[in-house]
Amino acid sequence: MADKNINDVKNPVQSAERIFGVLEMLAVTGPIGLVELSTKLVLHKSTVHRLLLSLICMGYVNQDEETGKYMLSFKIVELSGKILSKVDIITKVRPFIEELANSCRETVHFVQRRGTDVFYLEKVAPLNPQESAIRMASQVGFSRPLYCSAVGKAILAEMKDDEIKYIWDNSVVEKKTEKTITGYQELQMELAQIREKGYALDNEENEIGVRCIAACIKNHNGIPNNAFSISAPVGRMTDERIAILAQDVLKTRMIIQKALGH
Amino acid sequence: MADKNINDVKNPVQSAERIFGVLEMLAVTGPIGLVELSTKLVLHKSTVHRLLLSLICMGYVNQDEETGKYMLSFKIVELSGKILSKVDIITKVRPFIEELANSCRETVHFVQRRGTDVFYLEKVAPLNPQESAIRMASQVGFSRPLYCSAVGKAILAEMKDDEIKYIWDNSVVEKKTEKTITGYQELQMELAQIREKGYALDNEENEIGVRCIAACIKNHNGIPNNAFSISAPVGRMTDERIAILAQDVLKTRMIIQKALGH
DNA sequence: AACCTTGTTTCATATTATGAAACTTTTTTC
DNA sequence: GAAAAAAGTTTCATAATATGAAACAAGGTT
Repeated sequence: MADKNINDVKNPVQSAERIFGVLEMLAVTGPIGLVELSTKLVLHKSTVHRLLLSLICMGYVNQDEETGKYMLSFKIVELSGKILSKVDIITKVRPFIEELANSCRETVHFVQRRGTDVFYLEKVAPLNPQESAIRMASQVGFSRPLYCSAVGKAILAEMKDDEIKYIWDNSVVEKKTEKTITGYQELQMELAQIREKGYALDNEENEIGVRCIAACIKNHNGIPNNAFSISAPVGRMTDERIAILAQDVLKTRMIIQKALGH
Repeated sequence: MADKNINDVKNPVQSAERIFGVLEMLAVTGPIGLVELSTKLVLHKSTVHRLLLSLICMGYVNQDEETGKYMLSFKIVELSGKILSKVDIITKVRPFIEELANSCRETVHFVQRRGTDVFYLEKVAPLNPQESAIRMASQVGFSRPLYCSAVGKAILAEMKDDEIKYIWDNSVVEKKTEKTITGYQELQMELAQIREKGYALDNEENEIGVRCIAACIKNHNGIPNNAFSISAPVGRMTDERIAILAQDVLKTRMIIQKALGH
């Protein structure tokens, strides 16, 4: 993932560094007491207390009346909603994503590249009681490495060789399942295949039991910044069905590119 | 809405106040230049510049390479995802919400009370191409006053009289449509009806063309903190269909309360 | 009842943020 | 295409702010 202060540039505002540290820690821990929090952050409890008061004052944090523990309010969720509502690629693409989910009756994701990862911007789940397995796996606001997801590989396949190499070198390659690609050569061959077919597959490389089909979407400069995928349990994702769904994916990609006008 | 520094208590950390001011402003404006931003915030451009550098350093802000404008990254969305994934009422209730959306083929929302508002925690939209009208109207992360939504009224109906009065007095009552309730007496009569029937209706009180049916959910202390609703365009929400859907809503409420074990 | 842990407040001090000004770069105007 | 204006960035002395030790308060535990 590798954020934690891009570069090691010193933060020009110390208290900003600290207060966002508190915020991010709270997002990870959930409700927590002052001493435990200050221990985790390696900050004086007096300092953390003051920062918490500030966050409470701004509406980002609440203190549980009964337990005294501090926790995040939904103000961040609210901000997130405002941010997403301004991302116009989502509103432009959503109808087609929904159409695809509707016609194939499977979960469809829409992602955006962010450094070495893909970031999940939108999920459309079909109302199909059988497949609750997939439903929980991925959510808006989460991210995955490019190299081990169908959406990621679809994007990679359209990038220049040196960019691909750079991303590979800066990714933490991890064998998530026995099928995860962990060699650069292997990835290159895979990408060549994707270029040929026009779509990418994730054959249980990320999570056992889940297969995906993805295609990328280029922006007005021809840069592959987005992608979408169909995800389904292996049981419903046979090779025969992949052949069919792949056609839907390719068709949807074409329609979206045309709708975007580039 | 009325946040903006709960009470008028002075923020104990000035730079926190300012840096979150920058963050919130960026969420509203979208990409924006330094001078315009500092003018809006009534802060020296040098100060705003330093705060922006700090936000960039922490990964919350990006600067557009071409235009030089500053904008929020998706880090807030990521935090929001983490927060929501920890709200266990959502995971507990989701299956039943989905089941309801599935059986009635309409959009279902799940909300939580927050002061004088309801806050939208989850939306399940059926894959039904006809009804794109509703789909966009409400989203996770947004909020509405209690008094003018079905979910809000369902919650209010279960509250004590003095609490209802308090909320009414602290709500900004606004005639959103010609059917919006704007009198306290009128609201009280409406709430009495809701108590009798067990469910609440929004008959185009919030938005012309949209009707909703809602029921509230009580927590382990018997406090009505959550609610869910079915929303649909008037065309599909005839009085006859309301009678049918109301039964689904009541049944779902019962199942959820039982599943929550209180 | 004494002791420990957690949470809160105070305050002198040192550190940090501030913003004016200088400077650079980009855009606009004539 | 030169001059002017606007936007963006950097520097630095100074004023203001954040800091954390210490004292205090409130629950909890032995």
